[in-house]
Formats: sequence, C-alpha cells, structure tokens
Amino acid sequence: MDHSKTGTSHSDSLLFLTDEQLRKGIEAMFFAYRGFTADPDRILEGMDYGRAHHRALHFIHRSPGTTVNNLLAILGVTKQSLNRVLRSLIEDGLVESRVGRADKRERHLHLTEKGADLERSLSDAQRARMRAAYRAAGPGAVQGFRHVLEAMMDESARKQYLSLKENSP
Amino acid sequence: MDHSKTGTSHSDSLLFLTDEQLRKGIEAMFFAYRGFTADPDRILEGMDYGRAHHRALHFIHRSPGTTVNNLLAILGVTKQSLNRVLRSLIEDGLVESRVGRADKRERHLHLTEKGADLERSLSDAQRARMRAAYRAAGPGAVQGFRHVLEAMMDESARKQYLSLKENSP
DNA sequence: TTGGAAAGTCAACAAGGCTGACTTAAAACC
DNA sequence: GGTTTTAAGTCAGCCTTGTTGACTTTCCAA
Repeated sequence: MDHSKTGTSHSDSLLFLTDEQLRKGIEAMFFAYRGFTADPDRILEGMDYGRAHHRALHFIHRSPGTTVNNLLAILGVTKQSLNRVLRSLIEDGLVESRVGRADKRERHLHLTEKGADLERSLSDAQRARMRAAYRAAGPGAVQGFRHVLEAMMDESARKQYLSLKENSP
Repeated sequence: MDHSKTGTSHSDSLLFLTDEQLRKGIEAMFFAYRGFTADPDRILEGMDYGRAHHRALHFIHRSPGTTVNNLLAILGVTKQSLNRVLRSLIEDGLVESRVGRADKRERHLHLTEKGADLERSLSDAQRARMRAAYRAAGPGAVQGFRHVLEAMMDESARKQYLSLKENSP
C-alpha cells in the first residue's frame, strides 16, 4: 500500500485530502480534546469526582428522568462502571434515583439542586471555552466543525447524538 | 447568572451562539472522539498495547529522533507514565532508543521497521475515518473544523500543534 | 569541581475501564 | 399460574493509564 502524499491525492477527486492534511486533522482532534476537557477536570480535581462523574451529570441534566439503562447506552460503559459513579453521586446527594411509576424495575435519574449546581459550574466552564472557540473561528466555521464531527461518529453514537431534543440546525 | 438561551443570544453580536448550540457542540466532541479512537482501539485490543502506546508511536513516527523529554511535553503525561509505555515498546522491538551524540544524557527515539508497521496500520485506520468524515462534510467544512479545534486548544497545546513541520494551510 | 538537568527506576496508589457470577424485583410471556 | 426475561444493583478481581515521591546514574556546564 502506498502511503505517500501522492498516493491519495492524485487519484482523488477531492485534491485537498493529502495524508498531511489528514494527519493534521488527527492531531488537531488529539490536542483539542485535551483543551475541551481541561476546564472541568480542573474544577473536579480535589473533589472526589472525575470525568466519569461529569459525563453522568451532563446527560442526567440533559435528559432528566432518564433510566440507568439509557445512560449506559449513551455513555458506552458497563453497568458496573456506571454504578460506581452513580452510587457516589447518589450518596453525596447530587443525583436522585426514583423508582419508575409504570415500570417499577426502572430507576429514573434526576439532579438535585446541589447536583444541578455542580453541573452548571462544569458546563459553564466548558461552554465558555466552546463559545470562545466558535467566536475565534467565525460563524462559517461552526457548521463545518459540526459536520465533520458528526461524520466521524459511529453509527450508533450518531443516532444517540441526533436523538433526544432535536434543535435548530 | 442567567443560563437561559436568551441570556447569551440577545446581547450577543453573534446570534448563533445559543446555549443549545454550544451544548450540541460539546456533545458532538464527546461522541466524535469516541469514533475517532474506536478503530485503533479495536486493532490494539488483544495485543498488550493500548491508546497510550498508539500515541507514543504516532509522535515518534511524526518526529523521528525526538527525545523523551520532548515526547513528555507533547503527550502531557508524567515521565513515569510514559516510561512504562516506552519500555514495553523498546523491549518488544518496536522502538529504538539511541543515546544522544551531542548530549549523551538524551535518548533519541526511532521506530523500528516492526514499529513502523504497527504505526501504519493504526494510522491507516484512523486516516480512513478522517478521510470519510472530510468527504461526507465537504471541502468547506474541513477548514471550519480545523479552525474551531485550533481555537479550542490550550495555548501550550496550540504551540506544539503548530510547531514541527509546518505544512500547506 | 560541583551543581543541576536528563533519564531511568522502584514503590505505592487512584480512577475508571473491564469480565463474570449472583441476587432481587417486576414485567412479560405462554 | 408458572416460567422466562429484563432492569438494576452488588461483589470480587483484573487491566490500563494516569499520579506522587524518593532515589540513582550520567554527564554537561558554570
């Protein structure tokens, strides 16, 4: 297989896709993801919580009343892994677990006021960075950013991403 | 603080930056990063290696002869953490560590043929996904994608990202 | 020649993934 | 009504990848 730049570029209808360009994109993802998680990580360090707790808080906030099974599917982790995180959040009074009314096997998850406070401080920080990045890149860039990211997801992730509240495109 | 949609949108010269939009961007990063790492992860599972090994191989490939200290700065991990990864790669004959000529304290890292083979299979998979995403999103989107990601990085990460071989913009 | 930087090593630990086995309760099925 | 399936939770144990702290060896440079 030929991995030189000419290998993909000359035979390709989209000439801009050199391996060089692709490598830059890959590295951009790597470095940007670090920035993306840096602010919440900073807030959480020192507390007993980590990135896993942040993710749980985010998706419970986004979809109040979601079930444990739902959350498992979204986060893509095992029940045991999530349970550890969820247990500490419930014990500390950040998350409330309510027995389902229609189906009593299910537990519906909600943030308490305290949980909502932490979630807000985390997402404020993350949104601030995202907002700054969007502003710096300009309106046109935002659409492209989202398009590429959506195309990069696995099928199942894309479905989860697109589901729930559909909003203005 | 007001976190409703109107809180940021009405007083803002860039009207598209609603909290809703920002949340979508945040979730896009989360789901896309999973897709981004999925293919290499699949290749590495079963081998004794993980994502940390992939990262080391990538940056040694990109900058042959880089020193350990250099690599530490790029990867943003501790010496001990990298050392464990590097040791196994060297023991398995994927990476070669050469004593520096000018400064014999330094070790310069190179991929062996075997190491280059693995690196190639990993980056082939990752590039294929990136290429598909770029194609699906179209030429205009790629610029926007990169602009937003670059703006999202920390200062130090951005410098590292922009340094080394500068290529066609 | 001495101080300090670069590299490596050892020990111990934590977060957050994983598998496998098992319980409980409730729903769904036949 | 009895059986099977499902949702949740738990226990035990493992792995990877990150961390800190203490220490040694090498060797450059002031």
